[in-house]
Amino acid sequence: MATIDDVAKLAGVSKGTVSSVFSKKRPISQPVTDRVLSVAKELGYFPNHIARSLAIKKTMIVGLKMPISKEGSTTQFEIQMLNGVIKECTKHGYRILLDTLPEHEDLTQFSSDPVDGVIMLNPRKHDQRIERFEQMRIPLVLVGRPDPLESSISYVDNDNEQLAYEVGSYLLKQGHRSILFLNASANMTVSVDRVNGLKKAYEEQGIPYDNVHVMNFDRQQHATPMDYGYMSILQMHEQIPFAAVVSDTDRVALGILRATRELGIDVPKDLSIVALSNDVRLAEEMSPKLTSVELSAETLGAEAGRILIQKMKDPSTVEQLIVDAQLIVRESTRSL
Amino acid sequence: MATIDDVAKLAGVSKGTVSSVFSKKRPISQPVTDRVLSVAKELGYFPNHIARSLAIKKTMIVGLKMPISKEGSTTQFEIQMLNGVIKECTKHGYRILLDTLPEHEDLTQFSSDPVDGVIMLNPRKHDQRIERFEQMRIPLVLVGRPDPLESSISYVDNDNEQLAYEVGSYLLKQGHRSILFLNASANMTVSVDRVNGLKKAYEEQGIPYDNVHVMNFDRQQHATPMDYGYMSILQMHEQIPFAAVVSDTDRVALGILRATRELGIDVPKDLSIVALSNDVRLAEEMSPKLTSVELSAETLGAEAGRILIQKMKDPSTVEQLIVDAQLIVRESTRSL
DNA sequence: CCAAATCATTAAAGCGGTTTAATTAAACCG
DNA sequence: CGGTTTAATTAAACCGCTTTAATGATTTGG
Repeated sequence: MATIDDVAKLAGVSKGTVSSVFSKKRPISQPVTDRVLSVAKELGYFPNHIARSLAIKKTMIVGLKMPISKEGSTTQFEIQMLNGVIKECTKHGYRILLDTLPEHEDLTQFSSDPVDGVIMLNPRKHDQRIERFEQMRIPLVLVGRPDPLESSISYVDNDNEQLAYEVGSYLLKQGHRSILFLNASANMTVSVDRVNGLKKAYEEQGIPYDNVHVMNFDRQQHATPMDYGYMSILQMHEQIPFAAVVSDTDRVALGILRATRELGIDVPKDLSIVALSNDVRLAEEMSPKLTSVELSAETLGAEAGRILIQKMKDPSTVEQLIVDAQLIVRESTRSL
Repeated sequence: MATIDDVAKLAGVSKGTVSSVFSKKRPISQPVTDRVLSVAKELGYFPNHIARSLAIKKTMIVGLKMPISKEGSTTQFEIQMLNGVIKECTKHGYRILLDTLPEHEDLTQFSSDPVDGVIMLNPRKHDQRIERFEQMRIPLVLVGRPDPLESSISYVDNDNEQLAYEVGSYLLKQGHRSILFLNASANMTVSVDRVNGLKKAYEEQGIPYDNVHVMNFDRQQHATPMDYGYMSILQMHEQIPFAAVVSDTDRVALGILRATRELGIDVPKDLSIVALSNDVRLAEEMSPKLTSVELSAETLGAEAGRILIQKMKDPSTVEQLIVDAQLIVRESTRSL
């Protein structure tokens, strides 16, 4: 690759001049500009992004820390989130550096990243990385609440407790008492939040919580989310009574529906299903159309991007945003 | 941020020594190593990735050029592909720089990228960028055939013509003559390839091709792929006779199924459906389970990653790989 | 017509690392 | 003990760009 020196030499100017021609930060006379440009084209010269970044301390790249388990692939939630981040960042000229390693393998614990800011998914409890970014003065926005909650850290999140509370209240109002809850993995904070929300709904209506059976997704047992839904129904429908099931995602609901068809269970006559959805379109395409809570993963991503971009402009920015979810009643639930 | 100079000064050594302590490329005595490390921790020093990249001419980052239309979001194909790329690259310590701008807005036409190699989706005819990367000596692997075909360019691709040919042959053997083909967008080369393959199947079996009706996805008309499937069936089932439909993707098939349910058409008794799938799991979860051709988008991505990594080691590497697809007969087709 | 102001250009000093060649210190050996 | 290796460390050059301060050249205006 030709460098700025080559161009400068051949064009008979200083490299400062060549730099100015490309960056247009300083006026250069027309004849000189033309000469430089033609020499550059001749040599196939392109400014080196890395050298430039080093000099101006800016890369126009946003880091996205989105751990993906070795075997598993990205979830629908992550995809939607990513989409939101991409759209928002691209709009402002930023690109995304994907970082899918789990925290403990994170290479960046040994070196800083070539990014102007970072969006980090699902921070863990007392996440070491958060203070590291703080220390390095790299603008950071979390997707998911930091734990412990810290008023100086920007984040976006759903209110998972509230969301489960709404679902619970809705089902209880419809007369459902025995609920099967196919929750997310046990080790996720979102799972805990949801259970709390559901409990709250029961307490508020003065109904004993005993009849709620909570299961957790477990990669060991269930190959896919759909499997999770399918197997759970097959397994539980003989063991315990339930007239409603709350599903982790819409893919899980797909499996639930398969099981009901095989068992001759009619939805929603015999069984009501509510999904905590992250793919509205899929929910609308099932039959019956799925009553679901839209998690707005894309909005979450876009808002994280927006806040980060603002923070990169003004590092003092702090914003903590709860994106609220909405229960959309479709065809898979009915009142008892 | 503390720099290597700060550490060197405070530890009373040269920066070359500090560099060696971190890179371990040269032995440094234990006492010195300890002193440097403790000073580094004290100052919160992390080697600067950009400066390092500039010096060693290596970033351990792979660029992924994956244009996404402004309104539309990533397709399932792209997601799967991305997944494959991520897995393969992560395995070898590379990270992904996502670049979703359409070709004509590509920023990199004005500056080189901080990447060691590039994977580029869906190259256009006579794609300017290909020679630019060549010129810059940046290893490049395409996903999708270059046009014109060039023996020096590495790429991975499906054989879309072959694939459509197989689907056509299969349907014809099952006795199907009138086929509705819900193809991809008209402007995609894959659409053309598929039609050619289908035609070939007809010709080979000496059956007139007149009874094949080809439609194309069009963002203007169809909000979602599912809409495309749904609307097309509603619209065409009165106008022309067909006992089989070939669907662009499994999401389109979802829409087709919705239409058949509404119209009281039984699948596969009254109508056979074959999908060109990029999400096997979805295909298996529908009812009836979808007969489909697995496009192996993830394999495509992983192979592209593998070839690129090899090419970054040995720039003389050239590999052109056709990932073959497989027709999996499930429940949505039957013999007439 | 000369001093002042304006404009285009340049030389050199960064940006924060790596690496080569030279230097010093320590170890070895007959 | 002097000479030779070997090991550890350093000074300085370099990676390719930006930017500041200085320098000439040109224009302006009183």
